[in-house]
Amino acid sequence: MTDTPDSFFQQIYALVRSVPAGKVTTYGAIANALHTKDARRIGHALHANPDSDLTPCHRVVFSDGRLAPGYAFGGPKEQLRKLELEGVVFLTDTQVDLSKSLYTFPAL
DNA sequence: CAAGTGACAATAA
DNA sequence: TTTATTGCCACTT
Repeated sequence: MTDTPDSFFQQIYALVRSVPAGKVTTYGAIANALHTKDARRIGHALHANPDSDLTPCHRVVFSDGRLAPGYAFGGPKEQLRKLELEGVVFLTDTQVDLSKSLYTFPAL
């Protein structure tokens, strides 16, 4: 089962879980918090995310506040609904208002 | 083992 | 301002 203790992924999950409801974070923010230059890793990590309930990947968006253009877990609509339900403000169907709902990590 | 692909971001034109 | 290209590094085949 190749249960590899990828601490990197765990850190990402921890950070995503640390994001309060009604707010969203960007891949760059997480990457920065982990002192890495590669934001793609975050995406891969979230894709490998076993529990969307444990790790609200829907709270993670692009640096522009945009969602994945169709690569989301169950479609951007599902993500939009969840985020909107949590109180996140949306500019368009696939873009969030980072000016109001962007969350940054404290120890950054 | 090597090459290709990829839930991104930053910079250049 | 928007679009295109490059860079980074892991995961997949």
